[in-house]
Amino acid sequence: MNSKERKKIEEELKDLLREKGLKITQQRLIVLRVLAENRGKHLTAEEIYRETCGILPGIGLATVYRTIQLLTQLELVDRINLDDGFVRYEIGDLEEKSAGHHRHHHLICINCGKIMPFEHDLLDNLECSVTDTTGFIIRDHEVKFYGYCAGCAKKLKLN
Amino acid sequence: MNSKERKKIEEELKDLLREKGLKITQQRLIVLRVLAENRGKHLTAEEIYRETCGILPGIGLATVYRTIQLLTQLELVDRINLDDGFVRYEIGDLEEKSAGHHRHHHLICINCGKIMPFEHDLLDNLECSVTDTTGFIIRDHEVKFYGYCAGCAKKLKLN
DNA sequence: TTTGGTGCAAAATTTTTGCAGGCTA
DNA sequence: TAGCCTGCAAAAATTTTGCACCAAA
Repeated sequence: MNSKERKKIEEELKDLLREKGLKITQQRLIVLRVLAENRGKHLTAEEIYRETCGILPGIGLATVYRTIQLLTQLELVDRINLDDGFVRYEIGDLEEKSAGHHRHHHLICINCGKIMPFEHDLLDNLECSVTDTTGFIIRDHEVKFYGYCAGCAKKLKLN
Repeated sequence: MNSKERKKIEEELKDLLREKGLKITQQRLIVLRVLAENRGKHLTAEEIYRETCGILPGIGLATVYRTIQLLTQLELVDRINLDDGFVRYEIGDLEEKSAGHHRHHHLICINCGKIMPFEHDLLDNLECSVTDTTGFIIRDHEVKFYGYCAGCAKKLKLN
């Protein structure tokens, strides 16, 4: 994420905080910045904490937890669970959001652990079809595919 | 799940245990039975423990955890994470498995909390398309749709 | 009899909460 | 200044592990 995008999401956070009568604090800006600088890395709470410590030594782990929770509620950050025992967090995409899409999806390599995002139009069809057959109105989704990434598939001669 | 199906999955477990030189114990059969009797209920470890206590008082929580882990490894049980802070477990479907499908998907109502399973062919198309474009070879998947079930949608006049 | 399994309790992990003091608006 | 926010430490909650005893094969 470049500095212009970072600035934009920072303004977004400030606006949201003001709107709700909450305070703009160093800690909140720093946690957001760490997530912005690590887009696509899927950090755990502990990892976010370690990063923020480098910027603001003395910040408390509890504050990090509280801030992550807040950012998730404000829909600036997505919570991801890769079933490896850790809850992970990733900054949302403003473009994606304004285009009406919700969170993107993940390909998780069960050999090397690499996590790749992907977007797909076919999912829209799937959603329509689900609503048609069940009457269920979809607001958000989470899709995870577990398997072998192209590199590992080649190495393991799976194709 | 009827008694014939329960018997079948119990035999499946016994075969798998023998195959691996593991022992067939009361505890293992009981945990499997509890999961079989609560198909579609998505029980937490604690809930499974409470149920097993009714059948075999004195069973240890640690044993329940160890057994769930074993059953998951044997692919008789699926682990589900609904992001509500609990890891849940559900018995797998032998038919589904032998038909080459992997675990099914969940519609989660964000109003009443109801969880509905669904199967869909469109997902196969999606998988093929993902593999074609990225080279990622899919072995398993997990799909969750969050939204409003038909009942809640009606009540809330969302449609 | 041998080996793996169980129950218990303690430990390890991750996350939340209470509270006194500090900072934002 | 008023009230929200923070850091710290303790507590909670969930899951794992060590160990002595027990049970299946």
